[in-house]
Amino acid sequence: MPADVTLRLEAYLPYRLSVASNRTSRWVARSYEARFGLSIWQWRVIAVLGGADRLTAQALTASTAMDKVTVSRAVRALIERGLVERKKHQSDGRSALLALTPAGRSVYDEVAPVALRHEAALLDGFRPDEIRQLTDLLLRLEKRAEELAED
Amino acid sequence: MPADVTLRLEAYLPYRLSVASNRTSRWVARSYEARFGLSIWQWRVIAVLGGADRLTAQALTASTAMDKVTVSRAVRALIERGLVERKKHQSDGRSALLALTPAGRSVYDEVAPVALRHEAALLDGFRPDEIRQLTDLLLRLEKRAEELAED
DNA sequence: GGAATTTAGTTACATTTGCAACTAAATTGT
DNA sequence: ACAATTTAGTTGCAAATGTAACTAAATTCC
Repeated sequence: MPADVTLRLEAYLPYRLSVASNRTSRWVARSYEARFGLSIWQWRVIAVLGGADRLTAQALTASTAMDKVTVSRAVRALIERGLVERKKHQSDGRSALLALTPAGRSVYDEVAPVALRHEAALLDGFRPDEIRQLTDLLLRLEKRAEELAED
Repeated sequence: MPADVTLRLEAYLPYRLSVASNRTSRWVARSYEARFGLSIWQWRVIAVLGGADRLTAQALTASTAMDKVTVSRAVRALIERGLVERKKHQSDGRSALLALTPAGRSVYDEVAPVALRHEAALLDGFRPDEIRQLTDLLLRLEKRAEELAED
């Protein structure tokens, strides 16, 4: 077997991705948990709701890449904490519109800058073009994995 | 708040990483599970043992980036399936040396090419320099996250 | 208009995970 | 040499997760 087609875990892309993702999320997650008592999923919901007035859970699953059960649980917890409110959807009785409460909004206003500082800290030492490149490559990879999964 | 320091989840790096990693591992994991009955962790252990004669569990945790509990469980399952064997370590009574059995070796010989084909399929459409760049950026990011986590 | 199907969201259950506590052996320090 | 600490690995238990089954509303299609 030629050397360059040998399997070496440390150079195996899905492995590298997984390690990179786990390390960064673990670090970031600890901080949200410690400072705000938010899980990663709760935080994602807040992040998306913070940038949009009112959304259905369906729209949330689409823009957070979480599945509907995960969204449902995160939303329930946030409602219990008074950070999110649910309003009946007038034209579709199955779904409801979700929005941040004033309390939720103020958590968002606090969390968002922290999140951005985290990102900046992670990317300290990366050039802007490298960051663009990384994001671009990741998006292409996601798209590719999505396509492949459809078989 | 200026537009370019606004939090947008879809451009948030830890999020992108998480989505990219989850999609690729999910795809890859399904295949290992379906074709070989191996979890991702079992597969990692096999991959590393396939490239090294005999290792301690400790060495496995280091080179798989899994924690020791995860390694312990994966190894146990592999031993139960007869793919890995444990030999007493002569000089250190706490640990044992792990190695693939002949059956384990033949699973490795089957799985490794499949893994490489998966990777190639994912990276179809990427130029070699892009792949190098991606790996490099991921490694730097991992290192950075590791440093940051140490506080 | 009404049965059949699809879609939104929740609940229930089994599996996985992650952390802490534990056992046992090795190492360190005196 | 022997108590105290560290290291290797396992086990137990609580919490997180994923899958499938479910309820209820909307849509499709005769």
